Amino acid sequence: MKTKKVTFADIAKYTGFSKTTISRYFNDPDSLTLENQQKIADALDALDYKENKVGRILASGRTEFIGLIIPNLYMHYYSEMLNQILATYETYGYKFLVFAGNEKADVERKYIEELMAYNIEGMIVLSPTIPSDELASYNVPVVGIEREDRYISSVNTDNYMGGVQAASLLRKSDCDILIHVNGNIPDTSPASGRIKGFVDVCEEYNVPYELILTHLGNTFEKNRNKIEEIVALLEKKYPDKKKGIFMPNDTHANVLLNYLFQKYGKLPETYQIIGFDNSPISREAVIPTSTVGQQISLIANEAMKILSDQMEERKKRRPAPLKEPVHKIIPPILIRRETTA
Amino acid sequence: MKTKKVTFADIAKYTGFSKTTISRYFNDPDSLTLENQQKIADALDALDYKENKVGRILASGRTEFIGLIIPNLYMHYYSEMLNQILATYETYGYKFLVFAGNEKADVERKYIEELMAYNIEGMIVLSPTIPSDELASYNVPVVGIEREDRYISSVNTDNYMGGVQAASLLRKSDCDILIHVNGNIPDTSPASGRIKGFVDVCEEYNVPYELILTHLGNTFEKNRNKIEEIVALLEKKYPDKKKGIFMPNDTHANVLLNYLFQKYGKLPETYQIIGFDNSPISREAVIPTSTVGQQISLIANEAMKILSDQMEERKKRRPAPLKEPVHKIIPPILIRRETTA
DNA sequence: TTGTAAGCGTTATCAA
DNA sequence: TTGATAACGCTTACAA
Repeated sequence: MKTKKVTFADIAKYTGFSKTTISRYFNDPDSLTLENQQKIADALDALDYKENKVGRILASGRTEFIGLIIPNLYMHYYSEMLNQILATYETYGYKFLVFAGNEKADVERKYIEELMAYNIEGMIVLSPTIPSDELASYNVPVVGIEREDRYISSVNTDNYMGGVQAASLLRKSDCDILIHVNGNIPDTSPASGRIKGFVDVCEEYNVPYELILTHLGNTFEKNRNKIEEIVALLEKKYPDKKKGIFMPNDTHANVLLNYLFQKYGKLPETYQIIGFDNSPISREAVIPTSTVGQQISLIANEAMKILSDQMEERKKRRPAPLKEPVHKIIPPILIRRETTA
Repeated sequence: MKTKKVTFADIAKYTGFSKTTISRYFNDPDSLTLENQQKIADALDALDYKENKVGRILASGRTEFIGLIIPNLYMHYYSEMLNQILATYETYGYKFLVFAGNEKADVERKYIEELMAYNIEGMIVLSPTIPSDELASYNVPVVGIEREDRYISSVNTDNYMGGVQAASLLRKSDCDILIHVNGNIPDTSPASGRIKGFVDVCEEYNVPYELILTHLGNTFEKNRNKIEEIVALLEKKYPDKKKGIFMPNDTHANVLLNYLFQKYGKLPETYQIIGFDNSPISREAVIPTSTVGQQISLIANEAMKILSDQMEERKKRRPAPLKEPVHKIIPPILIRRETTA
């Protein structure tokens, strides 16, 4: 522990070369003779050299750091996305500085300031809190995922198609009335497309439908109560009709399913349920639940590809600054399981 | 974007002070006159200075980085722990470089090498893959959580007490036979204490018991099949007995519960179930499931406290190297819900 | 209370 | 193919 770290200077002294040559051994080995490469390699071994990237960063400006801003990790969707993003390390080699802001804008801002102080090369933002024009103003490549993205590049699921898929499946399951439960989503959020897709299908085929746009709450207990209310409402309004319900995500679909199961000991014939995301809970539920699946691995990889392109561009002599943000849309995949016919 | 970044040199020139004084403004402002503090503050504003920590790291050696090695984020336990660890940023200010190694030792090693190249100040390791003596050899403070910890500091749940709590609850629920399902856990893993606690209670009170120690598989489908087998076995062996089953975690408890619910439309009187962790799934299950709860937030905070102490110690002039690793044990909290009497 | 000057460990530029 | 020298942005003795 007391032994000072070995530096290029030490290796230079040991081998008789200059520091420059040692640096070249790492960055452009072919510019050295094979013989000298070997000499240096031996010296590294003998001295037990460990690289120090801080010096490199200072001299070159390349940190290979990406900042990652996530709302939270309670929702399985986010942890799965994080998992997939972290996994790109093996392809791209970028390291991730991860932060969960829990929707507090000022905390997120403070953290982003810190990230900038470490010279991160790019940012991936899942959190909806900070508007995209502000994110863009940091002058670092940014990719947003499933959030407002007017002034930044982004990768999103084709939410409109998701709404269409869900409504179509419920319609074909011979439902008398289609219901879509969702939050009060702003028009700027990609998720709002889901509502539109759902409505368009219902209107095209003249299927009766109802939108229940209300915040379901942030805890299980609140979700549960809200969903009880909704079921009570629906059973009063449409007592003998076959109800097809499109829930905003698999977690909420599961709460609904479990509630019905407890009430009736099974999923009654008069209910069909479809969720969103294809989270593990949808497979592991008491009845495997149909869902509109997001291709999380694909989304993560596309986000890294876009970000990586933009980061590479900046390293060039005369970087051509991006004129327009890039927006990539990933189709959802309908997963039919046992809660729809 | 073309504008070069503002440095201490620029501020020094602008204000007429030296770089040293500027540095002092940030690190020890009280050593300047109030008047001069104000002058510099104004200059920072006027020039729109953004701090650059890379220079600071190079000069001082303090990165404020902690490396975090996680097995995966599929398991809710890990994402919840990650969430709590990230949240300590607001208390301690350390930034986290996160890596999910998916149990591949060589990939994990490669990543740790990289972390060391960035001069991380400490490491938190949840992953069981790399033995603690190897982790200790990196000469950086390390805290392990729920993993083998002979040569490193650690924070663990009191697994023995967890086993005792589970067995006691099942016993008091008038079960005729107690069953504990778990993997083939090495003795060095803290989780092995659970088995011991369970067995000790059964023997003390002369309650018949059975251990089913077998790997349940890594996918839902495999879990499900294995658990079907186990149920078949138990119903053959103990047809009319009241069976109290202690599952290795809440996910598996939920698979069991759902299987029984599908088979019988309810949880039969002859079954009692208790899980481990207190993951969200235990509350959100078709029947809220009893569980031995891990105090994840507390564990995360204790881990950071131990790590932070050791990191601070190293910054001192003559650091007193830690003689013995510190091991902190956190009691579990028994959560009684509806799957036990 | 403030300044001078020497680092920290690399990479970049120019010259040989 | 190699080397000398100057950055990179900040901290830290030591001196004033």
